[in-house]
Amino acid sequence: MLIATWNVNSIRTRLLQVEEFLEKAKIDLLCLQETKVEDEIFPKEIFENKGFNVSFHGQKSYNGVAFISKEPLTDVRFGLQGELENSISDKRIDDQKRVISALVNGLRVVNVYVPNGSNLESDKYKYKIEWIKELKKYLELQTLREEPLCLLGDFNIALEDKDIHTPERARGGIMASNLERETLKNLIKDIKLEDVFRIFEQGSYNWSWWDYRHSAWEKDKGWRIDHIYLCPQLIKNAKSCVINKKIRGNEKPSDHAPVMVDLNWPDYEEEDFLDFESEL
DNA sequence: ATGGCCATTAGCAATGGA
Repeated sequence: MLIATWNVNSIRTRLLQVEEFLEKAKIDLLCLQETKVEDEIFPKEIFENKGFNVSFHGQKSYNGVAFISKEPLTDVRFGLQGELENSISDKRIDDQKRVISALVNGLRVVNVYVPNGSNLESDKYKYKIEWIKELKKYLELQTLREEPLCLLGDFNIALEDKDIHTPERARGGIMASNLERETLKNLIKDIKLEDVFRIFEQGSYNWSWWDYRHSAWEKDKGWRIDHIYLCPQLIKNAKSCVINKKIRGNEKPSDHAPVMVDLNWPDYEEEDFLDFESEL
């Protein structure tokens, strides 16, 4: 099963690129961020007419997340409120449409668009930190259901210096400050998740986002801020995880490239099968 | 170069993104 996450920076502007990506990369489940469109006018027919199932949680101009899936999407949950059932500390935190979750092939996929935070002095930065803490509470409730968990999306945080083209300039600033790094790392540790990209690739110069400005793409000056996290059970079944850098070179590209993980799923008994074979 | 790009908006200037 091939799962991809992609911040498209407007689904309507990127519509043809999304269609082409789905087809050429043979994606089973595409998780989108920054769709920037209200639910009433989400272009769902384009995908449904090709046999895909579509779920979305959007708003005008900003934010917005969506699933496009070959397999049915069930038990779809919208926003942090969808899991917290009124336990959310401040309901305004959910005004921005940044979370959608669904069961696909028995897999729980939580698709998030973490706030950017603007700068360290901004109220938006406080919101970013609080939002990640609420996401952790949400995931703590989610894990009670004992579904195999995949958390993915645009996290707007580079976890390590090697995830930034020029760390000595960026360190301490937005997307690279200690507080936001530690807040996200704390979530990952406590929910027992793992950054699957780093299972396969340890090196720097693996970016998922390149600024539109300063010819960042041409100079290959990017950041790795789009992540796929898996629970231990799914980590065992990961076959590969790659960033589809080519997509960033499209005409009129999004500033993000898709990240893709290939899972032995739902055929996850392969390990047992290999054990059986070795006994022969 | 902490300005230089891109997307959106009852829209031609302002705001947000990262």
